[in-house]
Amino acid sequence: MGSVAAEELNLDLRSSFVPKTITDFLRHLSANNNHPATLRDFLSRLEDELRKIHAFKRELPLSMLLLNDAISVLKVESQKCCRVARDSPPVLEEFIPLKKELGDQSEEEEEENDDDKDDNECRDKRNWMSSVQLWNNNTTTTTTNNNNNASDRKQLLHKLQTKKSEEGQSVAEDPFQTCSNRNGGRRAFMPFSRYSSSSSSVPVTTVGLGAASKEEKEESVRNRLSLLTPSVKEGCGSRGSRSSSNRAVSSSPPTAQPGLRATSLQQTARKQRRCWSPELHRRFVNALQKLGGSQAATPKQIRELMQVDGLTNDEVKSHLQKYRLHTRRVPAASSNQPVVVLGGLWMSQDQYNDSSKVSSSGSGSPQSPLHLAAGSRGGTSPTEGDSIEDDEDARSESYSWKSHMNKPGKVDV
DNA sequence: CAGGCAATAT
DNA sequence: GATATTGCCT
Repeated sequence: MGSVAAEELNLDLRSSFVPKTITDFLRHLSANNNHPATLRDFLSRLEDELRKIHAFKRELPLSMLLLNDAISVLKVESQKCCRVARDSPPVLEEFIPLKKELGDQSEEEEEENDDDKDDNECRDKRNWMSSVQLWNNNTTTTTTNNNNNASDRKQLLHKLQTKKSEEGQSVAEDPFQTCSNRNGGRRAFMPFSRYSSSSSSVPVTTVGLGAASKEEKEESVRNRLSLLTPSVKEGCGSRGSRSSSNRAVSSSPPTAQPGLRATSLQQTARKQRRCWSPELHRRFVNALQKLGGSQAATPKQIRELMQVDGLTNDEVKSHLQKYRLHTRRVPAASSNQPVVVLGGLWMSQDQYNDSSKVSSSGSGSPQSPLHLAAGSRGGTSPTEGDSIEDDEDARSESYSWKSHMNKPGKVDV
C-alpha cells in the first residue's frame, strides 16, 4: 500500500528536496517567485507525511518534530508568499503539542488511554509493523534510510534547530540517541539480541554500518541501549504490561554491560530468554493451525510459517512443548463440557476462512470479543490424536493457555 | 539433522 | 511455579 506512494515520495523528495535544506528550498523558491504551487504541493506532502507518521510519533519523535517544523516554516512562508487569503484551517494545531515529548523523554507521557486515539494509533502501528517485520529490527527497516538520509536529516535538523534556537528545548544532541532511547523503552518487537555469539569485536559505533549483518547491527543498537537506558522495563510479553499493544518488548538485561568478560563469555553463556510476546504467540498458534494442530506441526514448519526472523528452531520447539503440555491438560479435564464454555475463547479465529493471510494480525479486532459459533463437536473425531486444537485468544495481549474455566459466573450445562 | 522429552536454569 | 534453555536420546 504505502510502499508505492512512499517510493514516489521518496524519489520526489530526493530529487527536489533532500539535497537542500528548508532554507535553501525557500530561497530557491523565492528566487523563482512564481512557484507557489510547488510550495503548496510540497507542503501538502509534508502534511501527508506527518499524518502518516503520526501513529509513530512516539517512536519517531524527531521525525515528527522535523515535519512539524518544516511544515510550520513552510506555512509561514507560503502565506507570506501568496498572501491570497486562503481558507486553510489550522490543521497543524493538532500536532503542535509535540512539545513535551522532547522535554520528558525519560519516562512517561503515553499513559493516556484514549480509547479512540490510542486504539487507532495502535492499530495503525501494528499494521505497519506487521507489514514490515514482526519484531522490528529497527535497523532493518531504518537502515536503508539511515545510510542515505541520516546525514541529511541531521543537517536539516541542525538547521532547524539553529533557526529556532531560542525556542530552546533543543532536540537531543544525537537524533539516534533519542530514537534508540525510545526504542529501548517501548518498541514493539525487538529481536532480543543475544550476546556475542561469535563476534566480540562488534564495534559499538554508530548506526551507519553498511554491510554489517543484522545481528551485529542489532547488537550495536542494543548496546547503546543498555548504556542509555538505565532502567529498562522488564516487561515480557503479557506480564508486566497490560494493554496498549505497542510495548511488548523484550528488553535486554544488563548482562552485556557490566562484567562483560568480552572474550571469555561464550562458554557458559546461556541464551537470552526469548519472550513470547502475545503477538509472537499468536503467530505461533496461527502457524500451528495451518499445520494441522499442535500434534501434527513440527517445530521447523512452524518456524518457517511464522516468518519471524531471529526465531530459532529450538525456541519454537520449546514453545511447542510447553504448548502441548498446557493444551493437553485443559481440554481433557471434564468430559463433556462444551469447549466453548471452558474459556469462552476457544479458537474462533478464521482458521479456514482466511484464504491467504498468514500474518493478518487482525485479531486485535475490538469487534467480536467472543462469538462462539464453532462450539459443539459431537465427539472426538476418530482420525487423529488431537481433536481439540485450541487456540487462545491472543486477541489483544496476554495470551494464556490456561483457559480460566473458573469463571465467577455459574457455568452450568 | 530434526523431533520429542527430561533436566536444568531463571 | 511458570517459562525458557540445554542436553540427550531416537
